[in-house]
Amino acid sequence: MPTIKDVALAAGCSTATVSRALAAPEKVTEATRQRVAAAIAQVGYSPNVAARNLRRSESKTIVVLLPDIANPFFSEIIAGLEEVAHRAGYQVLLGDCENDASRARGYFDLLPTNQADGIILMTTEVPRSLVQDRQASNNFPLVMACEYFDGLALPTVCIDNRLAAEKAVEYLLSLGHQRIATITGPRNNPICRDRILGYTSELERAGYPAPADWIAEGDFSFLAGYQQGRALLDRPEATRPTAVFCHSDEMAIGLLKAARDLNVQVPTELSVIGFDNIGFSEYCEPELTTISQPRDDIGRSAMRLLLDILAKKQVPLQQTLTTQLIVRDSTARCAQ
Amino acid sequence: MPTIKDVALAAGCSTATVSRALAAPEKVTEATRQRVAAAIAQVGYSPNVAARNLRRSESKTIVVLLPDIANPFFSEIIAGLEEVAHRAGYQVLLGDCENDASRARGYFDLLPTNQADGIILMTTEVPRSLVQDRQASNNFPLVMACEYFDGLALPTVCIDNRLAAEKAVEYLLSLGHQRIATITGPRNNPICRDRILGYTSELERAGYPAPADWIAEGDFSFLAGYQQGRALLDRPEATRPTAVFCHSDEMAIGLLKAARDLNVQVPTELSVIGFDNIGFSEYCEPELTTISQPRDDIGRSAMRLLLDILAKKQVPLQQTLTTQLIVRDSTARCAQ
DNA sequence: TGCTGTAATGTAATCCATTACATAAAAACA
DNA sequence: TGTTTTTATGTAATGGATTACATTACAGCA
Repeated sequence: MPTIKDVALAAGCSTATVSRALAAPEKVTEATRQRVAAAIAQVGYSPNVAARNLRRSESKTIVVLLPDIANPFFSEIIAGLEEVAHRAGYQVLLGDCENDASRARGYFDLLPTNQADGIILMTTEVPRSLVQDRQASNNFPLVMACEYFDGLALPTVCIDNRLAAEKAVEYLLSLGHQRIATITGPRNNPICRDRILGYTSELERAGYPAPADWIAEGDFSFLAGYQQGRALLDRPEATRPTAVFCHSDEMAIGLLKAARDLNVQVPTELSVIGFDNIGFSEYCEPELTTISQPRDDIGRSAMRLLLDILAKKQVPLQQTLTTQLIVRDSTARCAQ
Repeated sequence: MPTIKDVALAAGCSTATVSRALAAPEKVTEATRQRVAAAIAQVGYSPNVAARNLRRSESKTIVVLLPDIANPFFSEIIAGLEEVAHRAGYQVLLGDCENDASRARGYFDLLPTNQADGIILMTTEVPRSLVQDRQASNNFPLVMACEYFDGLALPTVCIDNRLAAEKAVEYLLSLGHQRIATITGPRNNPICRDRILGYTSELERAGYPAPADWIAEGDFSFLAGYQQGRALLDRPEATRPTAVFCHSDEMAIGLLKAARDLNVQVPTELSVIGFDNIGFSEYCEPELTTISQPRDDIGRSAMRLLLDILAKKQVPLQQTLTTQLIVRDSTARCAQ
């Protein structure tokens, strides 16, 4: 591989000039710039990134931490993240922490060692201590996306989860449902708490508060939806919920299966509403009514925010994107 | 950040000794090693990776190129890849090429510039020229997984696609089906050609060759399965296939939807068999019979193979893993 | 004790791009 | 034309770890 020295030789100038021609063209004569450009093409030079990183103490790498790469919900967010990052000359290092604290710590440790320039955090399943002290210094290069920590003021891109849950429940109420249950994500997760809050407040406002055991805790997976679905539906029809609001499409789809197993007709006997609008939600039976999040927008915004922080720009601390209710065939007017 | 100099100072030795204590402990007295270890802990040292990479001309990074991150089929493979890579001290850089040649080229260019040490290639949607000349030199750090190029002898980890297709068709034949169609992936894709070959040869062997238009080309997506499904099913029952073998679960699920739309009962009127055994296949209606690939095994094997190549070990050129037919509810004995 | 061979450690060059500082060249001005 | 500014370029130090080569310490043996 040719180095900057070879280019300098070919262009008849010093390495400093070559470097400047690349990094700060305005500091160099038009003529030299062209000579350098020609020399670069001639010798086939491309800069050694390790050397540059060493000298500049940066890595042009952004770590993206998520709980589970396999979850299709994140795919589109990642696409958005990468698009913005690549355009700005950054690479994206995907980190799956699998709820493993030591793993998360490992990724955070890339920051002080200049192996990564910033972090986008899409899970709260990391030790709070890792981010705890960062909120004060508002140029710590960390952005939260989709999720957030209670009481920590970190730059965040997410939706209004409470409002989204209210929308979902409001829609079910408008269809005449009064017995509305929910299958949630982990209850210690702030966004799930927000959704639960939206769910309960909307039901109370309407005068149909839900019994405590109609708030069933899941973990966003198919299986959780299925299991909690069976528990919710396996009782006499009169005491059964007529509608269920799920915190993920996967769980909603698990619930659909539970309903089939128990011979509960969707949507005639049971309305189901999911969350996320994953690709699959259009292909299940019946097609799933769901709350759509602007996934690629979340990704793009989060990365832009982080790059702005790295560029020492002044940034807004919170960015709230809007959700959309997508009505398909898993919801219908309440029969009773 | 403390550097190796600080450690040397604290341990009362030279930087060379510190470096050796870390990289080649056997070259150093037990006593010094302990002194160095203590010094490292004391000053809180961790090596500067950029400096190391620069000196060693390596990056401890493996690029994984795939056609589409969003495809759940790859998630588990990635998990396997990462597990092995991390254990060996390597990072994984995921590259989505989205059928974009220039993007793929960009990732390949990371190799000569020492930004990446090796590539795992899981798509043939890259310019053949990028790998063309590599086959001769059997220490070019590239491993193919799942896919391969016709006529290029590159280290490869994959399944026997022809055999898998034969298994699927054989199973359908054993259920009494004689009119068996297929929805394929891109026909210029070697693994799809293998599957088509398995499909046609097995049908011919049995004496029920399929008409040309029963080999419907798709692209692995839900939508393709749906559209080709409608085309296949939208004809009088007597001239319709009674079974369809799909090259992906997503397409099979798209097909299930087409069948519902056209009022074709699965499995009584139509048997459907998918490929890949994605998580979703257990939650659709009916649950999908499918061919399962050992996904995490593929990932792990591919990464091990690549690391062996990097370690200049002698490696086998081909590694073939076995598939499994998973019978669920989308297939049944032929009614006629 | 003195010599030889091996093991342990140190010195300094190296990887390559960047940039502070120095110098030379050109432009601006009197 | 001579002096001052400005602009362009060069020189050399720098970032931090690794490692070839040089040196020292020590064990083994006669």
